[in-house]
Amino acid sequence: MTQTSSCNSTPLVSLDSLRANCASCSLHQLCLPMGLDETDMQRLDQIIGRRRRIAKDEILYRMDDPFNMLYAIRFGHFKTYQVNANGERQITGFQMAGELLGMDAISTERHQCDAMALEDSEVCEIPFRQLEDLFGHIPNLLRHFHRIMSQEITREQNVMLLLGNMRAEQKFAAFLVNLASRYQTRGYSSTTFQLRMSREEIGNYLGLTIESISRLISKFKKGGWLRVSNREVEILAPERLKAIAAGTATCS
Amino acid sequence: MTQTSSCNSTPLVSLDSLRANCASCSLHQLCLPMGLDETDMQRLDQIIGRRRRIAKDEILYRMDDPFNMLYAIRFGHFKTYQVNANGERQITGFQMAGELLGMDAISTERHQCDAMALEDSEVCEIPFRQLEDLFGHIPNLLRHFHRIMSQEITREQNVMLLLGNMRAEQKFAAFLVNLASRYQTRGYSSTTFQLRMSREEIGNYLGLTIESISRLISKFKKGGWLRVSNREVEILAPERLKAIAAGTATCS
DNA sequence: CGCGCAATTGACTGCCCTCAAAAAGCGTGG
DNA sequence: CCACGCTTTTTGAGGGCAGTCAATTGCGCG
Repeated sequence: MTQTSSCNSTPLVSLDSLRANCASCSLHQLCLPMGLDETDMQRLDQIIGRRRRIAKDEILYRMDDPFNMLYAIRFGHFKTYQVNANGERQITGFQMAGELLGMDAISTERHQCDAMALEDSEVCEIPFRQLEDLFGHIPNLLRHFHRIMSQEITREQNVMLLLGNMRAEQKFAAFLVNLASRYQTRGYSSTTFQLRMSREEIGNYLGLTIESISRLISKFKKGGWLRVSNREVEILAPERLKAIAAGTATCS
Repeated sequence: MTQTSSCNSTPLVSLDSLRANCASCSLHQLCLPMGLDETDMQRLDQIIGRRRRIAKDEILYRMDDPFNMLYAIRFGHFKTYQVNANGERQITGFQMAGELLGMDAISTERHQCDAMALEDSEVCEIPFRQLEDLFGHIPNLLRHFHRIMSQEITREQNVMLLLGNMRAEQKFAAFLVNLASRYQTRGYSSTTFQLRMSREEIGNYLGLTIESISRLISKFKKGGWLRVSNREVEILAPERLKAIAAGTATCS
């Protein structure tokens, strides 16, 4: 919290360390600079404003906030959610390191949802105007940006499939399988990980109640597919979970 | 069907009329060329391959098809749907004139869903490779393309809200209100229009059964908010429907 | 007119929600 | 260390919304 320097005291950290440096970031194979050579990566670094820490439960941006930045998650987890006329919320996604936040705001120049940190997190601020200027000079960057937006469209289509078509146990299995695969991509265990979100948040995301989630966990435990203690999860039968998620098997 | 000319016979129509011409298209204020000046629009015209007719129930592209083109709908309606491991379908959207199809394929270079014409329709083929080349020369085109992709992300988030959070009557009201507003944008009546999709397709899209849709129509009719005869719809109480969609009123 | 398909309506079922209470974590302070 | 209060999670009982199944009606078309 005291890492920023005031005007007349010795800086506790160098200013450079607050600036982004894609080349040295462990996520550059996953994040926006994917596939760029060293010089292009440096040009991208030059426009990336600063790293910003977001404490647990803090809000990165709110619906209707004017849009200036995209945010690349360096570490930590976020949730994005929409709020309807009644103040009810629907979580539209959980985001983790290497993923980009804010793309839904490009169209209207205002954010279309809230983004909240699920734990203490850090993001790189990417000024979108300057990023657009770079697109003209780095075709590879533009191409990868399109892939990222397209991927987000596909991700949301999969959630629509989940919400519209699946029964409760299938939804929950699909949720776990999805998390597992994303942790694997990031070099973490795909069978043992911590849930960063509460039961309530899982339920909201999946269109279920907290009680249903709790009952599903108990059912999966009894079935022997899963071990859960608080937010610590161990997947004991990944293939079985995948089959349940695909709808080719049930719990019974 | 016989509009294309063979090599040694007199063309039935000129080749030019098969080529796109954004400037003379009534949708250019809505579609990809939005905001371009005349010269830029001509450059866009030059890369747009041809217009292609798609008959009712015909498939424009299938999941896993290699991606080469985006498609701009000139007239007609489409549905896009995903197919899961069991062959069950989830309709992810209904698209109409001026909207762009195929953006979900950019990421993997393969289409992620099927697109089927709901009626006899026509699309402009937009070769994506060549469109990318144009982006470097027409910044306004690139900027608008990003707005379109972002809009698609927002649209899907709204469907997630609908599928995850709403009760049946709210879903159906939201569906009607959405259609009405899109027809209004296109200069058609927002209160009287034809449903291009069957009850079954509406139900699939909304995560409901065909019987539920039928009951909802009856309920809305009895309430006096709606007049329906086959696929002909007249919205009698738009404000009431909006209130139901927003969740600030119910049918009872 | 008769056929086939789509839509409507009714009766019943079941999945998941709601309500309620108990149990388990977790931080705070004695 | 335990007691305490607060929040989160678990578990149970019961109800309701939407699904399932089945029969009927309506519509387009040869």
